[in-house]
Amino acid sequence: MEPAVEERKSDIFAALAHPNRIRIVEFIRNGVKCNCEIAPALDLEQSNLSRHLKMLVQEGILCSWKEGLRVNYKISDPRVFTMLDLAEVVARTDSPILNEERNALTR
Amino acid sequence: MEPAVEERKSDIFAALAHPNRIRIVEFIRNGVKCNCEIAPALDLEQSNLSRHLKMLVQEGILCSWKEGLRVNYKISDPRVFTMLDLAEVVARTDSPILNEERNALTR
DNA sequence: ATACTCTATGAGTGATTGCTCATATACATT
DNA sequence: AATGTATATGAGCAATCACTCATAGAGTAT
Repeated sequence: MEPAVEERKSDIFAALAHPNRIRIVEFIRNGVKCNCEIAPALDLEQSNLSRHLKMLVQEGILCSWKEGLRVNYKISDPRVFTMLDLAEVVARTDSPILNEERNALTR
Repeated sequence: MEPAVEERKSDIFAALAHPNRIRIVEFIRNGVKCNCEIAPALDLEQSNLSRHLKMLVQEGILCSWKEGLRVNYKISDPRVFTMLDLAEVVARTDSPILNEERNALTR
């Protein structure tokens, strides 16, 4: 595997490595949303949201298109949801305590 | 969903949001490895690797146990591999150009 | 053209990250 | 006890990140 692949992969993870970007993606989960709907719903400052959205688009998590003044966003690949769901499961099941128990079993 | 959940999820992604940590996890994919095996294989400085491993353990991606002088590591949840594989697919399929094509279709 | 609305971006800030060197700690061997 | 080996951590540094304020740009409506 050439070095560039790990970077592309880590960039995908980096795009999702912020609670507000997780919230944004979850909010768009059920349909197309525009910037001006997301900001009040998630209580995010306009320019801040704009930059988060830009990052998500650049990494291919979201895709966007203009519609008059608005910019609409939708998820570009539903497999992102699988990643989110897996992260939740992994986050739930793994804790230092469980970790030690697991180690005790495999030692 | 309480706010803490998004943070736990984004922390999982943050743990994988670095090319060297991707390489570490991929390297351990096929079995238990210790610090002193990983460092030369991936050409990582000892203290740097130690910190990366610590982060991966803290987030529950890896679990670790001592064996004499060595510290062994293994993947604590195989679903992490699914996340890695999905990230690769998403990284492959999504590009600004494809993005525009997709937008054109859904507009 | 003017005013209005929505989004993007430059500039500045404080916080965090990734790295390295040096040193400390933990365990093993003699 | 003294030496050697593997890992962890403190300190310091440059780079990046997340955020905010102010402003620019793009489109709409009058």
